[in-house]
Amino acid sequence: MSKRKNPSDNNNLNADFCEFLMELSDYEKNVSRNIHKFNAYKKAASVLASHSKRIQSGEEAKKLNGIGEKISKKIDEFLNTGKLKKLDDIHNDENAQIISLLTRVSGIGPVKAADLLNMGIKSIEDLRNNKNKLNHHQIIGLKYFEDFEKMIPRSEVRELENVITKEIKNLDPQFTITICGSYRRGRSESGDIDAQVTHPTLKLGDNKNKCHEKLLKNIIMALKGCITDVISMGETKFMGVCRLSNNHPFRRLDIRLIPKEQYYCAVLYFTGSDVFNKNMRSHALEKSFTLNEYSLRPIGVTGIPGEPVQIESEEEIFDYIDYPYQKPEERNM
DNA sequence: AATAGCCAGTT
DNA sequence: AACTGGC
Repeated sequence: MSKRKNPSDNNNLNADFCEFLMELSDYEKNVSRNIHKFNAYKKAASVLASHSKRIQSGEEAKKLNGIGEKISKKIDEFLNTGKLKKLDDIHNDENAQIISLLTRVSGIGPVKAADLLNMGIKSIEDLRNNKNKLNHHQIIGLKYFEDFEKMIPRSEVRELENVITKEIKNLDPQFTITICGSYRRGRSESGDIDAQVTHPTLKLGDNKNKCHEKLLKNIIMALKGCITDVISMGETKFMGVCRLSNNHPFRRLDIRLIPKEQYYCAVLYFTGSDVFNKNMRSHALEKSFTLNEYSLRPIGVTGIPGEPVQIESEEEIFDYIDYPYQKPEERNM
């Protein structure tokens, strides 16, 4: 997933509240480094975004799950004054603004940003003059700072999908490739490209003989026409940069090699959305199953998960837990 | 009390 | 090997 904020829902009646809550959420993550406040603001924004009525008061908002006393008061302040003192203070805090800027570079998180600020680095230009203070990932993030903030039109993801699929199939037609993320959910634009790849011979136990250590490397080699940089490269996961043509921006590309028996759980998981996954996982629990990116396992009376259920398609996962099948386009929540 | 595991880099 | 930072 990318660093970019989720695009705001176009029929969100509470979009103005969501906007300030998301801004507070970013501040808590990047500047205060309080992950729990970050999650709390995000949850509040998300419940307001999916609320079908315009909220008229803090009191009304408080009835929603995830909105308590503090956020309720902020909604009242915003309704009464059109702004938030806390947010104004943040906007006037030069250091907070610098940290927020630096964390927009891929590879720079809250800790590194504070560290850089301590060393007197206050702008993207300062970063460009101090590349020696950055690791490989951060240098790539800086190099493509502007491009990585651009959304990718669906048509471009589709073209990249065609190129990637063609080159990998050319290596071996038995490969299966699925571009997941928001693209698979039918969105008109995406933040990055998230490809899952499997092969009939790619079995779980094979990790030992390391036969697929080379497999991912071969795939990356086959894609050298569009891959321009490697951020990281392990046995199962590639993170890097690709470009469709000289006329296109550079795009973030992740490729995962998944064993066959985990493929559909992985495709389901990486298609999201986050909220959909959470809902589906909790439904699975009600049906005494535990679901993650690797497997679906029944939970016995002892409470201990059993052996993974054998899965041959995404639909089967829904069937097993008696959850109505939802097409990827219906999972945008 | 609050999603989780992979990868890179450091100690 | 354990830990940190980022995704």
